[in-house]
Amino acid sequence: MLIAYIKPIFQKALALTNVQSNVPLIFESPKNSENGDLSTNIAMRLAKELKQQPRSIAEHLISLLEYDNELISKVEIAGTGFINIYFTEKFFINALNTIIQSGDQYGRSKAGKGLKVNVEYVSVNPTGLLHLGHGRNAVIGDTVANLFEWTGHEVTREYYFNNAGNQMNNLAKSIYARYRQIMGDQDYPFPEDGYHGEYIKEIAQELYEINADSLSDENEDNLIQCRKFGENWCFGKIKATLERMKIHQEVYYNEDSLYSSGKIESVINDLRSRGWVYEKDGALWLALSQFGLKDDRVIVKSSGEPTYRLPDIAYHREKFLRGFDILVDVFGADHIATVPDVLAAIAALGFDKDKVKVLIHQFVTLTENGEQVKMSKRTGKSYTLDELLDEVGADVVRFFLLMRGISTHLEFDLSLAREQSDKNPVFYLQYAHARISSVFDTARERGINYETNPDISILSHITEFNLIKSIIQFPKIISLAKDKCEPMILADYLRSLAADFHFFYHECRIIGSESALMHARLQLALTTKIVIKNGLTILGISAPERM
RNA sequence: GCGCCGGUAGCUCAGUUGGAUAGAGCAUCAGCCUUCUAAGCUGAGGGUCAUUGGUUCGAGUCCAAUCCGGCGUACCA
Repeated sequence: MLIAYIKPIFQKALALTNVQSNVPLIFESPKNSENGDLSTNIAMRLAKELKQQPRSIAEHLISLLEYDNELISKVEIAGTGFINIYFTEKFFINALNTIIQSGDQYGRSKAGKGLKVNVEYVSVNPTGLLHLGHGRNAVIGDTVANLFEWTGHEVTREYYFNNAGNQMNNLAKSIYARYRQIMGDQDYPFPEDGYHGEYIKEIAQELYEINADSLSDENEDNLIQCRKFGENWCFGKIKATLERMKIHQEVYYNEDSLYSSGKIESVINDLRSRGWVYEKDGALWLALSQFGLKDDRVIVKSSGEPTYRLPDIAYHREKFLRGFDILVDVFGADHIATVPDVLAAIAALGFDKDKVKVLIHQFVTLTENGEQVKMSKRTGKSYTLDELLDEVGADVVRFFLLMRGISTHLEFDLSLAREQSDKNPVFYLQYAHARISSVFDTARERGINYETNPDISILSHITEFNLIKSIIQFPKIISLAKDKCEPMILADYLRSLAADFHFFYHECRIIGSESALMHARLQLALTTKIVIKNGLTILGISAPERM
């Protein structure tokens, strides 16, 4: 909002100097508020090109600025050549008034112009339960999808899965072995690379309760029964867990359909006709080295089966053909190897690979009292997401998984997450929201008629203006978080906004102040409440009225 | 070996296309509730930004090398 006002003024002044330069005009908010509301280093950056002193360039530039004295109080040179801009209280009051007009839609924009975005996340095959790492993937994908929605994109949330192939047979064999063991066949061998989790026993138990001994013959049909039952069981659990995390995906894309609909074949033909594949040792190779990659890779094995790369390529091609303008993939760090291959292949097929945004998040470790938690009694593997949700709830899980940057290793502190107190950062945000609600409850109890459009120009306290300055950043923060696909930016902002509110609340009485001032402050509180609520909604976290 | 991610306060992490005195939470210590929710607020201490060199008006940020940690590196998915 500040930049939108000041930038054209500087551009106009720069034009008057007749300086032709590629140096970008950048404004930033100084860390120290004594250095103004905005600052630009343009004079320093021009100094080299113009071979003049930064300060004299700055001086000249400032003399050419034409601005409204009612909105900007001063523009001055500081340090070695920064130009610092100070806005007036009136400017901020005007800005707040504009925000009030947009009501609870504040923060939404149409910047995306309805571009179609596909966000693919979770994408776990139905062979097991979700654990903490999947949770991070899920929450990042969901929040990024929300960010695209709030910035005016048309978003499809998609889950890509494979219920065919070896891993599913493996699941079937694992279930079957447990089933036989339940039947009393204690020594029935468990497959060597089977799924060892306790949940397999649960599945087998349920299967047994339904079918009793009727599946005892070790034949193809009975294995298929096990597979089907296991798939449904796992998918049911996965979806239920996602539901608890408030995650709803509208498209479940089955990898198998790529084969049955001939899309695998068609991508091979496409690559072949463009000359990017060749045969060697009985296998089909993709000539990735022609795209600057180190090695060529096999896409169809000599056995005739495709490697995992091929369906991945076909799937991405398919997403483009379905008409998406932007593809977002959310992967864990262990999937990184396939990314360059797929992107290169997509480019080879004539699509713009810059439209694919691959978000790779690092791993999550769970700690308790400073020690790593590895084992869980239930699964024998790692804490499941469900167990975590049981313990601390969806709001805490989501926030903890979002409050760190995607590319950094995340330590999930279970002791802190369990803490229902001031130590827990989630409650700090939610408390600010509840506190505002409570002010309005009190107002209602005392029969105060809240004015819908009070005169807010009466506001003058420093904490009031700090809060306003924070509030007007909101759209910029959303847009930044969306551009970088980094939910942490929003989580961080909300924390500092909540802090600004708490400072204000501490310093300024709302109810009990003189009437005009009280109404202005109520309006300020209400606007803050909307921002916190909208911000938490994007993060998928509830904004309680009472705590 | 090669590739990707990371190394910033005791701990967990921010640090906006290179900017002014490197920040937050937790932990530690000292304060603030007869008044709208103390899940709050105020203050203090705490740093070789892994190491070394380079680029420039200016480096936590860019470049190079080295060290440490994580994850990859199949005709497995």
